[in-house]
Amino acid sequence: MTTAEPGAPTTPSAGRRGSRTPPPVWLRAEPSRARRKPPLTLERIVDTAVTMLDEHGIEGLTMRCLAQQLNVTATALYWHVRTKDDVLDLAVDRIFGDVPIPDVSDDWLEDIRALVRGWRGAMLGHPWAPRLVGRPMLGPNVLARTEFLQSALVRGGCCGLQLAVATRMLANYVIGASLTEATWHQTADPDVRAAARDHVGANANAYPTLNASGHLDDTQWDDDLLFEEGLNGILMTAVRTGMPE
Amino acid sequence: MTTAEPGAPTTPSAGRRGSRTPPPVWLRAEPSRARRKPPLTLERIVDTAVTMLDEHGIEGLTMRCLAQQLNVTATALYWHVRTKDDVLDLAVDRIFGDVPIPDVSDDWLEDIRALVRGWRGAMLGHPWAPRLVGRPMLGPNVLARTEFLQSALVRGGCCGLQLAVATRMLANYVIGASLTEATWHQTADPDVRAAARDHVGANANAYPTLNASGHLDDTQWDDDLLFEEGLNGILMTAVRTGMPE
DNA sequence: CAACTAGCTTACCGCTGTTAAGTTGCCTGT
DNA sequence: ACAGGCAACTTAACAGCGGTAAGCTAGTTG
Repeated sequence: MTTAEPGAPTTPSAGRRGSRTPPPVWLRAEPSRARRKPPLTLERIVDTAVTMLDEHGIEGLTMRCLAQQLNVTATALYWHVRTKDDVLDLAVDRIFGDVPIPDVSDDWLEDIRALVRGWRGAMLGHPWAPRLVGRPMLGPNVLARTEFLQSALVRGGCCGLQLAVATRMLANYVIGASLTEATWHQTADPDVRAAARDHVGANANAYPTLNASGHLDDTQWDDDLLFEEGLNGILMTAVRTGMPE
Repeated sequence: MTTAEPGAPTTPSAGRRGSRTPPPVWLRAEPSRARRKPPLTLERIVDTAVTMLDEHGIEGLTMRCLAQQLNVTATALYWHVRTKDDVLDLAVDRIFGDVPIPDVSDDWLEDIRALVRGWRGAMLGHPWAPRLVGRPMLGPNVLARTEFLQSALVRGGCCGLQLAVATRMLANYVIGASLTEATWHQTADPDVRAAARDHVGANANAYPTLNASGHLDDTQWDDDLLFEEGLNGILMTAVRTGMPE
């Protein structure tokens, strides 16, 4: 799959004009320019990068593999992109575009819940993404979601310090949750998980509470439930301090 | 600084025994074995790694530089460590050892505050650390802090679902806060920050709330204050749902 | 004194991100 | 109609990376 694709001519100069069996003109979609393979664009690069990140993880993405997937040499990418980090930044913002921005409703709390759920869902759907949050997230999709979140808080009556606090609480909570959950899920090897549980179990005297609560036990509580409960707690804080209504 | 160190002989066989000005025997600490350069140990490797990470950031740490700092070839490290990731994991757990575990007091809320403050402080003191949270954190130092945190919650009356929720809320919050703050601080270039503000300011119609609230304005609110307020909010949730006392 | 081995070194591998210098083909001005 | 220019890509190459295999060496042990 990733090896040489026979359909792509490695010597593009051959067979261009002197092609045998010239197809009737009306069968070619466009006569002069656009019948060639789809041109390399930033969008296509980022799309392919996201796909490859989904399939092979964060260290499975190299500029050469990415280029090969696009039937292009690696250096061609650098015409559209300055560094690999640019690709990663664009990929992160791209998947944020999949986070649905709810329609503004009367229930600002539910609006926030919907957005934050989608946020977490996008991150868990692309488990490589949370690890890339450690770079400035200033893409338009990220900013648009943050804008919606904060505007919903304003609708709820938050302002000033309370608004800043609530915004950060929500963002930090969803980022932390996505990161930890994705990390744990990415540890796909059940042996590693079992070893972790066993290690804590073996040192039960050092970690009595963790043991009793089953902190590393996946089957104990549902992640979605825990996230939702925590989200409710944060939102109640926002309600109380923001607008006592 | 990173280039050849003149004091370190590159040919260790020369000048070992045939040293001029032989020091009096009683000045050498130990006669036979340990007078050699301190042996390479896991502890020394991790210590040096943390120092280099602090100085040169996460991509400034390479196995070769790390080895050179220890007056050793790169491959020597692989006798003590399996991969570079091992070094990073150990480095993260190492700095968690600097997070002070408070003495158990009557005020479990204040105990949690103290631990979480120290947690965040350690992360911000080593801004490379939050980005490495995206690996399973199962080191003894990390587990010990988590144990203390959860045991404090139990002392506060949390149990069952509430305990799991509160634990995750706290962990997620401090992880998210550390990550975002470290990210922003690491964007040391004030031009980049200014550009970010300007970009949001220029698209004021797209991001009206972010603009009005000064979400990207560092001078607007103190990070410590925002963190503390958010922490109080989370703890109040824990108090309400855990033990209504 | 010979054998063994922990602990390090030398040599090397394939791969990485990235730059510099061509090359090709379409578009435009005249 | 044709020269020139430029966008978009290729070929070639570089230094450096993490990691492996094999060789050496000094200290310990039988």
